[in-house]
Amino acid sequence: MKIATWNVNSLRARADRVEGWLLRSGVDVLALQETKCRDENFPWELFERNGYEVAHFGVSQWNGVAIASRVGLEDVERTFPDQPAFGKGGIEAEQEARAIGATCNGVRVWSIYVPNGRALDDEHMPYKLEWLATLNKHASEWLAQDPKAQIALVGDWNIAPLDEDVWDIEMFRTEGFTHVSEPEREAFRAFERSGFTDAARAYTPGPGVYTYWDYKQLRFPKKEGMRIDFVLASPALEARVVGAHIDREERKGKGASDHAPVVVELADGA
DNA sequence: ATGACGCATAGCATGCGA
Repeated sequence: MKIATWNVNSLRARADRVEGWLLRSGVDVLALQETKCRDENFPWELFERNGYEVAHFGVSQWNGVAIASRVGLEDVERTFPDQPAFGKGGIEAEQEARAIGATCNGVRVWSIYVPNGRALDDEHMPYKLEWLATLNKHASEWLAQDPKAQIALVGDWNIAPLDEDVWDIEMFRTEGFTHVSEPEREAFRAFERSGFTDAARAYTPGPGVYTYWDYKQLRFPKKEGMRIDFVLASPALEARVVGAHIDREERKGKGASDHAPVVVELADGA
């Protein structure tokens, strides 16, 4: 069984590429982020005509997450419990479409799009950290209730956990960029302390291994990227991991997303 | 070559991304 995660940066703009990759890659479960559409505009038939069930959560042109599966799609949940909402300057907080969960062949999959902190001193940064802390609280509770639970927290985490996960850590530090700050990295490590493992890391060792390259400034051809998309696996799921890769071919050419898909292969099991 | 940002909107400028 293969599980993949991919921030597509608009599903409608990339429908042909996503369909082609879905067929070529042979993944059983595909978690998507940044569909950038509401349910009314979602290309349901793209998945259905290829044998995938699909669940989507999208409320505007921003964010949007989905899970497609050809091995079952049950108990769909939109937003995790107590998911923080972003409210600004007295405006009522809005619940954003950043998390959808479903059970696929015994694996509880969460497709997540972690908020962008924007800047270290921006009010989106505490929102990002609170969002992560709340998800981790629940994830650790799910494992406490069932230590054998097969849980995959997959998506665009908007954090580069290690120095080698960005092309120039000195520049990031000097400029005070987000994604590499200590509070963000600490929020990521908290998931590891809860028992979750970056399932792809061992099969895709760095340095210089990335999942995202900015459209600007020739970042892709210059191999200047960031590793920010992850499959975090619970212990029982991690025990089934037999391979992983980042499909950087999909970043090439006209009409590519700025993120590449991350694929994790699981042994039959349990 | 992979090549100098791209996507959304009831749009023609602006917000967002990381």
